[in-house]
Amino acid sequence: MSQDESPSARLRGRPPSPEARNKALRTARDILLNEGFGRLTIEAVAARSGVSKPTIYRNWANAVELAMAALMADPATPSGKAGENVAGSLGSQMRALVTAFATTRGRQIALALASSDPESEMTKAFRNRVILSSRETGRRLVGEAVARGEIAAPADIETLLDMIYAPVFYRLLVGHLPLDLPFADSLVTRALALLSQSDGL
Amino acid sequence: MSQDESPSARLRGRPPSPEARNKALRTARDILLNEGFGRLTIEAVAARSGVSKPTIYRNWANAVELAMAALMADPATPSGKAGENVAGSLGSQMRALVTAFATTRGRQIALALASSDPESEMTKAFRNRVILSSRETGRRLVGEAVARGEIAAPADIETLLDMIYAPVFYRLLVGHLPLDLPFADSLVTRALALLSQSDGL
Amino acid sequence: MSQDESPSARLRGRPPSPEARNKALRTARDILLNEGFGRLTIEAVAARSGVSKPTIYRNWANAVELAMAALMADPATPSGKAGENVAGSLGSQMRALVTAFATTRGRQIALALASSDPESEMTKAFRNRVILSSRETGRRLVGEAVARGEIAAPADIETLLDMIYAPVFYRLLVGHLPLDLPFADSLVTRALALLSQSDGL
Amino acid sequence: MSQDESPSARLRGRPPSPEARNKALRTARDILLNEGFGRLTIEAVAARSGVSKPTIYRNWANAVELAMAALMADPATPSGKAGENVAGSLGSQMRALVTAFATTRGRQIALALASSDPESEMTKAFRNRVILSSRETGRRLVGEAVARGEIAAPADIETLLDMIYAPVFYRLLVGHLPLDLPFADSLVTRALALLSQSDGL
DNA sequence: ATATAAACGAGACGGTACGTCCCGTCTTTCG
DNA sequence: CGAAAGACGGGACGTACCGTCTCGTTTATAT
Repeated sequence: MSQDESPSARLRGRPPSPEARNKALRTARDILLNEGFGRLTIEAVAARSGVSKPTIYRNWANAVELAMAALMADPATPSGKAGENVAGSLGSQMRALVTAFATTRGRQIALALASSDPESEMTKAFRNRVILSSRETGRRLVGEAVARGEIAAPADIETLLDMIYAPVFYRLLVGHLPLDLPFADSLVTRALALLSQSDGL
Repeated sequence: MSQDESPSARLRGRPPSPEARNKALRTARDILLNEGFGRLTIEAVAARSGVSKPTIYRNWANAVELAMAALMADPATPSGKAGENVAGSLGSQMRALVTAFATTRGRQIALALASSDPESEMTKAFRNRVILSSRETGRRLVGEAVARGEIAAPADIETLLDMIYAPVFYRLLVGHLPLDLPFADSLVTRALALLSQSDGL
Repeated sequence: MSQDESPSARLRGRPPSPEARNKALRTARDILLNEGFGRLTIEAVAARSGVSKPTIYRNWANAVELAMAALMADPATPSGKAGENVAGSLGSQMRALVTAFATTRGRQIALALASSDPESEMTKAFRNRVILSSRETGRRLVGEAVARGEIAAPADIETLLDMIYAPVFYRLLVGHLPLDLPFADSLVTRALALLSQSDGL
Repeated sequence: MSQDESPSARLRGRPPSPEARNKALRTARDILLNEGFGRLTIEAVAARSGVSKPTIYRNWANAVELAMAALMADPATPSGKAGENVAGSLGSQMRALVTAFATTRGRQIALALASSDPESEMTKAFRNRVILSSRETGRRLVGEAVARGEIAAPADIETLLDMIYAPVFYRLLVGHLPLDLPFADSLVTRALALLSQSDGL
């Protein structure tokens, strides 16, 4: 039933070339970081990478999806190491997160998300892998702390996670105040206050 | 300097017509709400409004600024009435805010902000009037509560305000979870917990 | 030269399939007659016929040659039956010719010729088999009449043949006047006048 | 009523620039004569002329129409001077015509006609001004000879004109025999034979 | 009244990029 | 080992908007 799907999926014809894909992605990434989201055009990627426009369109539906793919391929999202307690692990994650976002790349990520078709599969993958991954890490860290008996299980974990991770995104995009390490620390302090308080509720 | 500047600055020639301005703004608003941010082009606004392209460019530098102007002209941002206590006033503001943002217009606002040149004067005005106005209202509500002796003055008010208002924007833009009234209530509950706790710290 | 060439000529490997050739030709013919010369692309023929592009390219150098091959394979050029006198045989040939050309296919023939590389072997074959075949038939009919003593041998037979057959092609391509049976008759009348006059000259 | 149409046809807006039109036409003509019809692309004309693609498309619907316009603008079609008798005037016209067509430009004209949409206004203008103009001149020359009493009025003038002018076009396009001065002379001889014979009929 | 001048609509301009089509070639697997 | 399948680089297509620039017209203040 299920095991004959993958192995015998013998593809006829010339297989897609990973080389072309990768050249396009690398070029897109370079443009994104050096010139910004508004300059990332299919035309430019084709011209600089040597990959033809039709081939690019065979792989991604438009420039936004290519941008998201390039940002996803970029190994730069902090994954959050397990620490001995919530304060430590959350703190180090948040500091890494703020550092990662307070760059050109951070703003490009936000722009890509904002410009994307919210229903597209690529957008959903991007959201999960890039925007929400640190939020999920946060959920894991809290879960571990609960398991260790360090804190009680919070009642409305989703709202809590939003309150912790949304401000990073907010400062990045709105730009009313700096996205720096003092802010990260202040955020973690407040997050811990919420967590220690959210017992039975 | 000289006396003919401000008072008698009687301009020669035909004065700018507020009619043209308003027609363009109304058309922009309609396109924004019915077809989305991506379809708001100067060309389309000129064609539908009967206002010529040069006239539009005389008033706004580009399509994004026109969009922001149209969204600012729209009388839909909740201003937050003064209540008898923080819980009540914050609650009613947040419910109004969530209601206002959970619409097509909300998403267009986010898109406009994300696509804008962050240094432009129009962008700054838009930020202050549309994105940050509820945050400022929140600052006022907290200040009043402190004045009433209801709560202690929080140490890191900026981080607190971000934690309260960023999640609305975050859910709107990221779309991972619904932006609804239960969320508004949950958010207010947690905000109050933070406020009641943020004494001297 | 060596004995293994012609007689045993056992070709190694899979032999070229006449099926593929014929499917491509039939599909090309259909496109030519139903959608016109401009829509006859290798891509389209490959897609509809099930014959792959490389196979088509193995048989014909480009779309124009495929078109000419398809038009040549079409059994529709009138061959001109021998009559008892020039008037009769020429008349019936010209009526058949006009009828054959006054169709979609006639126009496609002219387009194919005009678009072709005039030096290509395929073009030369096409010219001889499709465009000039009736002219050659005309030459034979005149020769037979001379042999019968019906008319004298004309001095400048080539110019004469052009004057008789060129107008059909001319009306087809230029389209200034209809290509119909009255025209065929008028043409034959004038041709006979020329022939009866072209004695010693 | 009628006299206020043309003069007061006050055009609003920026007037089309004849400069742009002419630059495009000149460039198209150059490509046509030096590189052939197949290399005349809008892209190439835009690149070489400095006129933008949209402007080219505002003036001509596609490359074929641009080609026809360029060929029409070219002052190279022989107009046929009035001679003292039909033999002379027809002879000099035909010699000029053959000379004019036996060039690169001649073949480009034929190609342009063959590739064009036969219903387009541009195609009709092209036909009348370029392909049929010598035929119309021939009609005039014959008419003048009749008026002078030199020959009788032929019965089927349309067929006659086709027989005289079609062979030039035919040899040009089919290429089976050379398009040279001996051919021109031979053609005129036969034409005169037809004309002198076509009395009452 | 009559200049004078600014803002207006209309619309063409040079540009950039779009997304698509088709070309002719190349690479892989199947019969 | 030829045929089918199908991805590839390349080039041109025709379109959409951009932001700028004449034009001729309209509407106001300043003479």
